[in-house]
Amino acid sequence: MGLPPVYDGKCRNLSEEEIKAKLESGIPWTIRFRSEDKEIIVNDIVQGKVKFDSSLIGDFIIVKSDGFPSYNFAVVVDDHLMEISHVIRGVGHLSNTPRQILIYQAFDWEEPQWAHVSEIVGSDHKKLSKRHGATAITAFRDLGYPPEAFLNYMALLGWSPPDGQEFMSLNRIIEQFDVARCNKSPSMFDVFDLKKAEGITLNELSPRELEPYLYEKSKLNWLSNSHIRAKQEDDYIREILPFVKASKIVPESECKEDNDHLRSVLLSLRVYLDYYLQIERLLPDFYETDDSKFQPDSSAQEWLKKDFAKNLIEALKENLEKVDPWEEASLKEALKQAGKQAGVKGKDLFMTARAAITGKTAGLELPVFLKLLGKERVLNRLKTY
RNA sequence: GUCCCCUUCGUCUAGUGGUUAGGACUCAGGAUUUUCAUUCCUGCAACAGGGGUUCGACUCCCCUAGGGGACGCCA
Repeated sequence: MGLPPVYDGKCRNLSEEEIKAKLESGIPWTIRFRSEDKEIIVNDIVQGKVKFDSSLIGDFIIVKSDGFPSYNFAVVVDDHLMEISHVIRGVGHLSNTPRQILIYQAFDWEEPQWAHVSEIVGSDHKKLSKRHGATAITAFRDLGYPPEAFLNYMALLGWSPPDGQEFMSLNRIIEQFDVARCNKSPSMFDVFDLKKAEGITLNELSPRELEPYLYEKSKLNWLSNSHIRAKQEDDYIREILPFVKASKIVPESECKEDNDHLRSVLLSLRVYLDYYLQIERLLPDFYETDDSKFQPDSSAQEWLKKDFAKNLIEALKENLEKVDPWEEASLKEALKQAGKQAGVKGKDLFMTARAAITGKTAGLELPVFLKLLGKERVLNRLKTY
């Protein structure tokens, strides 16, 4: 009634004889901590000084009827024996702390430094639930977020570095981190579009099924893209290769770190990647080998319908055929030549050529794409018109 | 019910009595890229509400509302 449930002290003051009698009668027993009424102050690095009234805690159990120590008793003994200096945990544990302090005091042991950090909530401001947010971090690994990118994002939830820099290497985070700069307020893990996921339990989805519900423009993606682009080339290749293999788009035999052609393709594409699994959507442009089935998409068709398209395509065939070192510079030159010949220039030239050869209206710089696709396949595609 | 904690742009946050309340992501617009992306520039956008204290409150105190957590022989 108006008070939290507290042990009523029924057996607090039993005499030796009474205790003996009860033990002999075989009824189950526990050991409780006898707590005096006093104010307990948790001196917390994050939360500040938080006061508790021990009368609201009462005599709590430290040894259970099965003979095992209760959690609060066990952690204190364990942490003390292991000489733990800092106890850092979620703020949910704050209210356990006074009990633990009572035990430290009873043993006359030195308390560790306490730090209770805020917890993370889902997009609905409720704590991470089954429905969303509680998704295993392995799902993010399997999607191909570089670990340091995910860590970077998580580090920024409830904490910020003194210099305000957000994109940080793992070493930088370690250098800058200080629990004292952690927030008390809960922060939101905001990478899923819950509107899209209406009625879906994200937690039960496989990484691939999860993908459509990720915000494309989340801060996580932005950070991840930055990390991917900042990598050493070799690291990038090594990390993405398993995803390339798994896609089965590139022949197994070509999935080698020292395959120059594959390397060039992957390096050109990396600016587009927020996570490695996305490479699956980009790879077919270069490895879908059957050019006879080549079909420009609808937006590309628009360009191909223009009256100058036919002439231009003929001119392209002619000029690209002659390109000898199949390099970006000479390809660009040939494109211009073809344009001059067909009397087409600027956007009309490049977009139509792009539509004809790539089948799309967006993508890599045209000369780069042509170089990577290779002479034979470019000409093959042009022959389909 | 009782106790504890939280509340700054949509999101992550800076901020510790005097700031045009700053940054980042998103979004909008522009520049560059003869495409998309990138990059760069500009812009939109916040102190939950109400009382105090003070010459002066986002900052300190109280109340309300909302949110979270804890009140086990679970960890």
